[in-house]
Amino acid sequence: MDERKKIILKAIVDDYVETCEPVGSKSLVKRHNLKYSSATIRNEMAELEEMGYLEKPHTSAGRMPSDKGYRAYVDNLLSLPKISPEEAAAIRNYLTENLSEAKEMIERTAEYLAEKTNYLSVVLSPQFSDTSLEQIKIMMIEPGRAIVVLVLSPGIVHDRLIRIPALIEEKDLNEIGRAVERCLAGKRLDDITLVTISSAAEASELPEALVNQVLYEAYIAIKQTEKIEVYIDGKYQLLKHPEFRDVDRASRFYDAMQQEHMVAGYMREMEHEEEGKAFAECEWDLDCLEKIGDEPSSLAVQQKKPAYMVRIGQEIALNGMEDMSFITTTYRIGQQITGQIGVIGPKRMQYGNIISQISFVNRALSDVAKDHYGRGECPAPDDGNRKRRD
Amino acid sequence: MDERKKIILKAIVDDYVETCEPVGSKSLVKRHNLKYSSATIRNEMAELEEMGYLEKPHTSAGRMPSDKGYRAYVDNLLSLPKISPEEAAAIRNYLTENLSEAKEMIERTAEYLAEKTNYLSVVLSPQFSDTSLEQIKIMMIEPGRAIVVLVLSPGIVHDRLIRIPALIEEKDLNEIGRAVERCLAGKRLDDITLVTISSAAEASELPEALVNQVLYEAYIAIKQTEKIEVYIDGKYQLLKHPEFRDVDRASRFYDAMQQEHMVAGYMREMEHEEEGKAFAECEWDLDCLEKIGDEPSSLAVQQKKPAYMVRIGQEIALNGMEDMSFITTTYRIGQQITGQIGVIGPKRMQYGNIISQISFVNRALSDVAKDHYGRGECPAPDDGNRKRRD
DNA sequence: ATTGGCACTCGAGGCGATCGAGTGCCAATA
DNA sequence: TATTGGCACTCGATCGCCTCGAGTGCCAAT
Repeated sequence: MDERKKIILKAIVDDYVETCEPVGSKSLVKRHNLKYSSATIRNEMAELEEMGYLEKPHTSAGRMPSDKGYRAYVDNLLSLPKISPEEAAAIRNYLTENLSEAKEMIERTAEYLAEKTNYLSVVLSPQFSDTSLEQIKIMMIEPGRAIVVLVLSPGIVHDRLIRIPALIEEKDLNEIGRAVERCLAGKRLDDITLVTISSAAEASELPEALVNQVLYEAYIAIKQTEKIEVYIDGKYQLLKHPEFRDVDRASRFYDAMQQEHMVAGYMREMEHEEEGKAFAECEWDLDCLEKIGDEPSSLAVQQKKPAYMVRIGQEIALNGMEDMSFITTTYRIGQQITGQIGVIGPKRMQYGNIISQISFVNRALSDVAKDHYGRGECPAPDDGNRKRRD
Repeated sequence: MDERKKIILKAIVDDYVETCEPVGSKSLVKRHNLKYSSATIRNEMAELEEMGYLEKPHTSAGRMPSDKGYRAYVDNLLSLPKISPEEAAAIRNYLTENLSEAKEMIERTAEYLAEKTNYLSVVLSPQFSDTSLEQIKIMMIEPGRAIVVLVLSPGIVHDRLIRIPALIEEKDLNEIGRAVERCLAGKRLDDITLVTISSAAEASELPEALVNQVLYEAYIAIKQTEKIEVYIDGKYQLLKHPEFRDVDRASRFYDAMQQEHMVAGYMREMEHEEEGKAFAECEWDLDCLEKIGDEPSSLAVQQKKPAYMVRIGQEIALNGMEDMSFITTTYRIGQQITGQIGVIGPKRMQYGNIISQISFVNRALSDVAKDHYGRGECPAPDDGNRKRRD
């Protein structure tokens, strides 16, 4: 594909993305001050169509990009706008201000992206299955109730309230707790099963049934930690885009989105997708991100190759998403723990913009998450005049 | 309003709710086998229109109910379908099966209602501000981290991870914890302020700054407990209703819904709305609910007068909701703790159906919530083959 | 008080003409 | 040989016009 074709393709995609209307040769020349006549452009467009990059809704209409056209655009023709320092500061602030739970950070990531992009955002909570258990404590609250606290390897703490048989006394519970810790400490969460944990039962002199009840609850607490949560925001914003003028189409898409676990599963798969596929897995454009942060990010250095993935139209292996594009990226907490961030929008999407946004949000979240999930700094005491959200 | 007018009004509302099209005199006679001619009906309809119960989109069209018409229908003409025993069992099951957190119960309530009604559901988590604090414990996890556990008066447990200065040792922390408990135990959550809690600082010999940090975190944990969460489900289902063919209208409504705190605030206000207003605040139709549950609900006896409220169209004091109807009801955990359940749909709503559903869901949640929030029974150990949701 | 009948209204839907932005192709041109 | 101007053609969108039918209001007859 020669240079001129590239320019024309880019121009067409840009225009189409903006207007959502098939673009014709004449208007293209005018809008972009091309130094060729519309006839020339017409010839080129005809060739581009033959090559599969463009399509026409009907004979006498302008051209619009095909999936392949978008793909070429995303792979080769994209320019990524830079994120301004103000924006960079704004998002960090947004993610952490008055933060009360680590989870909430994920939720806010989704919120921020949805608002910023005007598309739909999906953020998955981090996957802890690969992480190993440093400590597990079971602490009595009152007869019949206790709390299980897990500390995962990079200092991530999870806890869960459990019910226990009311007969169990504090010292017995502590005994059980120690036994559980002995038998689980250092194990990967994923490797812990009901069988593993039940070997802790021997330690106690209590009736086995009682002990098992506690072990079972502890087990659930552990499995709960592995559960991936899905945060979706901006669903209905899509309605504002012209491709959703057709309510039925919107409705079909929403039905597909309803199956959050499918979407989540798909996103996780994308993470493990091998490189070198025909999908855009581009190296982070350091140029676009380097000078933005306040200070150089240690994480950005660690993760040599933060990547985003773009799936366009038919490439998305989810029913009901054939008309959409899906951009995903993987954030990291420390080295091993990962989670996904995604944006879904119509194929006619502002790819450059969204990729910049999602990439930067990724970095911000990765930076900030470690502090809030793991053994980060103590938050400033902040003399009490924080606003409470309710 | 004489009997015949009532019958006609009811028939019109029923038809209009079903078809979403203005109903004419002739088709009304046919569909309902009325024993009057269409001319008579026409006269009656003209009078009903003059009285304000009906309106016409244009001169030669059929009639549709006005807000006032719906109001009369809801207040006087409604018949509440009974909930079948199967359904009753199904919902209890849905709410509690494999339940892992109390919160999730609220979420599921929203899910269930949305799915069942095909409208939008809003459920607020219970409001604990009125409740008093039985216990508060601060327990060390590792240097720099601790957990705050609150027990509220009917045995409701909340907890929150906090960061503490890494210098503080376990025994000092315990000391502080005891001091906090002494100074807060028995107080209403609402009455606890930063000032109240800071009086616990004297007890310790540690530097005041360190202690204050802990107290502040404990304070946040308490305030966190009071935070009301809003669960909304079925948002996009509304798109399937013909009144939302117009995407802009849908979009406007969704913009309004985006302000969840407004909606939540409005729902809470409705709870405190005095009786005797012009709004439907009807006594629970015991007839419709009595024979359904498996066993008589102790709560149903306690709460003499579970009520639902219906706001129609302009009655809703929220921007962008002028075309909707909003049905709310208050669930209870024990005597004092309350939360809200609501359904929002087009004015052309299946009032009878929805009111039955929401009322029953209310009862189911009230019944079940106490066990899961408070000192309920231990859940069955359930031999480990529960399905895990992820 | 009820009814049949009649003139009238108005939105929906089908038809045809017009308009305009687009295309493909070809012969002329630099 | 690549580019361009010109021309005939296509097709969706829009507008006006007509008809159809389900509705109404009103009046005189029962």
